Amino acid sequence: MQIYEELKRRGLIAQVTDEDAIREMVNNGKATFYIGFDCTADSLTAGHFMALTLMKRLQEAGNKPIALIGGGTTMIGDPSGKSDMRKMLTIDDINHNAECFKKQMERFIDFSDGKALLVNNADWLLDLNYIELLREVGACFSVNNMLRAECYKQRMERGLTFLEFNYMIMQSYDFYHMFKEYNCNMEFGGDDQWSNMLGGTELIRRKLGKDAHAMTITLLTDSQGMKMGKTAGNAVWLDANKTSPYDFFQYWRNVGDADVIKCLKMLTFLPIEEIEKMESWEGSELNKAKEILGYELTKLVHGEEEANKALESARAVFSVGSSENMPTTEVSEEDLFNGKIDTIAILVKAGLVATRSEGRRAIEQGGVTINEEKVTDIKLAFTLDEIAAKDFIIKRGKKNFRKIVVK
RNA sequence: GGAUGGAUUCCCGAGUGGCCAAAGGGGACAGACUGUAAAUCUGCUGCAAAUUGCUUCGGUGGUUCGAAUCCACCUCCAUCCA
Repeated sequence: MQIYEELKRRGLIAQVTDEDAIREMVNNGKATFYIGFDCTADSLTAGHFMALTLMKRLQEAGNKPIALIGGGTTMIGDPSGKSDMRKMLTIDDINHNAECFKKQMERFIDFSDGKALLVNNADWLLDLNYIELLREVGACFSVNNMLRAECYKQRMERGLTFLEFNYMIMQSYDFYHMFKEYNCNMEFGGDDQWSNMLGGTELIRRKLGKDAHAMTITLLTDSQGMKMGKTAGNAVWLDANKTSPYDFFQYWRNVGDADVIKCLKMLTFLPIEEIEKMESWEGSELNKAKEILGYELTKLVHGEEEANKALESARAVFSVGSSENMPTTEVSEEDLFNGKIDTIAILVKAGLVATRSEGRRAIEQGGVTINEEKVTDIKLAFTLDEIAAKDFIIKRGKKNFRKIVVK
């Protein structure tokens, strides 16, 4: 099966400018394509991850990827599909984030021997001269069309600043620039980027009289239509310090029944045939598919060793097994109050709750257990010796737990 | 620049002098049921040394025994006019 067909079968393709031309290009390894990443945080997220896997798939099929870090565009902030303006980031933050992105990307994409490029649009956008830019590309954009763009719809009601309005022009300029400099003939991006991407192909056509292509990736949403890769507004990060491999594993382990197969198809590198077999699985059998999903993705992002650990500690808590690889929190003399540490303090220290009030509530509602025994007394406290005596596993809810050890 | 309407807790949104840590909904979290799923029901949702205390209703000052609520100034947003 050829790559384009595979992408389609996996449900990855949302919109394309010219299907025949694109199929021809990517199937024959003739595409030089780019995907842009705005560095709004210091780690990539699960959302970016899908774009990276797409890059990898296309690279393996002989196409040349260019990862574009948006050091320049991040200065503006993409309003597409967003209901509010982004917080402005400082140049230092942006540079720092760009560095972080770079490191993470290198783990997924092979940048050796010119097989892929990594560029930063700060290198050309930051030096643009306003009047020159307006004269060069400004005439190629129709404000009427821009205002009609789907991605601004929400903002037309709540307000759109001129700053953000220019984002489309910057992104289009990127494509134009890369088309000229790197023979980049295709742009990929999330489906919310469609309007911005068309801006680029249009600009290239007008300025250079050449055809460039754009293709969008289906946004990964759950069965409720919510964007996946987020929990309570927080992203699922690829950085192990921001989202531990175990939590990362658990996020995917816990997706809804209706979403497992889709995730397997879109995110993993398991053979599509194998995944399609799982589609016939029913009910609790799907639990297996979820475990596979969690394992595969953790392996891709954090490596096999971490994936094994995560899998094992999950099994340890939910069924039987060793507690060896559980996420652990250390307590020491400093945590003691009158010679003891109370349950609430342990919860807070372990990061299982954010505040003592939350911890108190958790206990009151019967949501806390220590070594499988429900905690009923809010004031229950331990000495260090009591904690050190045996395995000390504290759980909040069914899925959150830590092993506590004495330093 | 002018006129009008706004800014309330994670989000939406009620509240126009004390009964307000602030209705209702959504989301999140916890319990029951399950399969670490969904749906449903219940609880819960500012912080803490917790039958009490402290801090919150865009900001700063003021009036008052008492302010989310009244006054002044400021900041930001939307709509219309230019």
